[in-house]
Amino acid sequence: MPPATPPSEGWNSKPLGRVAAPLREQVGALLREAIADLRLVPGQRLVERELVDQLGVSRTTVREVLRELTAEGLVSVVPNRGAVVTAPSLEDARDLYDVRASLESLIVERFCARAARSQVLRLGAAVDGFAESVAERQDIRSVLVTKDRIYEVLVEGAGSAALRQIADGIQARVRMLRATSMSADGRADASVDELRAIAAAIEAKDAVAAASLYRDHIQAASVTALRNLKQSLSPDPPTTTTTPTTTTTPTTDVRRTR
Amino acid sequence: MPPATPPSEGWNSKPLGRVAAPLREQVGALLREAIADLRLVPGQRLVERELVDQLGVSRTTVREVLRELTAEGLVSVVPNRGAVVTAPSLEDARDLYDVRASLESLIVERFCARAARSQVLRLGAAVDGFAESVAERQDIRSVLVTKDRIYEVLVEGAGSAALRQIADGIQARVRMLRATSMSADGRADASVDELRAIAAAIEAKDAVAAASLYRDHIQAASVTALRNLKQSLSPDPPTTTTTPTTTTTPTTDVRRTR
DNA sequence: CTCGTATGATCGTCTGACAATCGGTTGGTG
DNA sequence: CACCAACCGATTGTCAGACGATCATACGAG
Repeated sequence: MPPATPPSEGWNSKPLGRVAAPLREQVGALLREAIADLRLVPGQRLVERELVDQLGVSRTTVREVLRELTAEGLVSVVPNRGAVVTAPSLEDARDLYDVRASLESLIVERFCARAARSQVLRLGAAVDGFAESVAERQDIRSVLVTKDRIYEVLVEGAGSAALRQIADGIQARVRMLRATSMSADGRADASVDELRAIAAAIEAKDAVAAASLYRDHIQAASVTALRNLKQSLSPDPPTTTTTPTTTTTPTTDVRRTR
Repeated sequence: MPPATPPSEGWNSKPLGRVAAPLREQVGALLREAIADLRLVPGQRLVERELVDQLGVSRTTVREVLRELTAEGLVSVVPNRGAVVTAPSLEDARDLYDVRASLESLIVERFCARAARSQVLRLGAAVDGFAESVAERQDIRSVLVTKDRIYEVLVEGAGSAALRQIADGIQARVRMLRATSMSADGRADASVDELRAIAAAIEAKDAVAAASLYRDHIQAASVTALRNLKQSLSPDPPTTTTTPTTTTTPTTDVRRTR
């Protein structure tokens, strides 16, 4: 696996205005986001001191956030060595997808059982939005955003705080893998068809079918994601890590004005 | 729901020798355990200062542990008000059990597929041990310990770090509910039969049947647990909270000798 | 060339401090 | 006597600085 020490700067860019919310939540959100879309690559070390400098918060805060992320499985800590962005092994990735399949198909069931009419409509709209962004061949990131929207609507309609919290955790961990999966040839188009079928099943109030289809959907995503992941793990020479350029840090300061 | 402020002391008793491990892990383990077996009751406030005094560690450490527990869903924080032991609503509990059913039946499948012969044997032994402790009408706590042993063997045999981490999280959250479920009349005996059947299915390498049986098993546990929980939530007069006696703090000092 | 040690980078933990905020208490007022 | 407002205490959120422990690595001795 890649120790990946080089890209330790340049991932931080968003100004992020001073909100009146617990500072550590902002920091947490920032890091989660950065990990999700690979501005912080798996295996990269997260040195407390550097984070302190780059984020403009105290070590106390950084460390607390790091604990949260650790519990969420987004970062792993080597005792006395510090935190690194979790680099899921092939097996881990497989398990993650399996868990996600179980969990989210459960969410789909709940959605069928509890979602209001308006939410079903919103689901349809979300699927359309996804189909559109795929059809337009937009860049991967924005495609993923529309995909997230679908997930969002589903979780919303399932109407369960506990379920949401757990599913969000898994989702966060899978997100970094998704980027590779969705960019595979034809996968996005296939996704659209599958999601259309799922939406139809939900529309027809067929919870069992919907859940089953959803499971298959994730299974399919899993296959291509794992294929890509395997590919990007074995050959070391063709560097798969992104942004090795050591740009100067923008020094985004999250601290609110006092 | 019970604000439950009274029992803020007297839950800490274990001497817990000075191990050479990250302090916060010891503290974390201690608190998790205390929450699991209701020495810290749901709804109870966890005031930083008090924890500092009772555990003999600095606020830094306490706060970091609190963040971990929060991410694990064992405690909830009200901004500016502090942490309280999470008191799952009825819906939360139901969801938790559903998730657990999905997740652990997945673990059972994995166990069937990957467990070594020796692990299957260990599973049988664990089930026997559970049956025995139930037959002997031992107190609930030790019954739960043998039950945990079964879970432990299953997770072990499934051989997946990622799966384990996620399942452990759910398990921890359900643990506090389990105590009420297992103490219900006849539930323990029924459990034994169900687990025997599951073990048999696993022995026969019938992954599908085993997973399905396990799902049913948890479903059954869920039903009685929820029934009891509902009962203990609605009637406020018969105080269900444990140890309202404000005993003097034993002041267990976790700090290692320096 | 190998091995033990010096050195540096980081983490783990502690202490003390201070502002911000929430909840309840107190005291004034109609 | 009821009600509202200002006040005060308890607690959290965040920061700064310090120091020992530990691991990795570079370096010099043998």
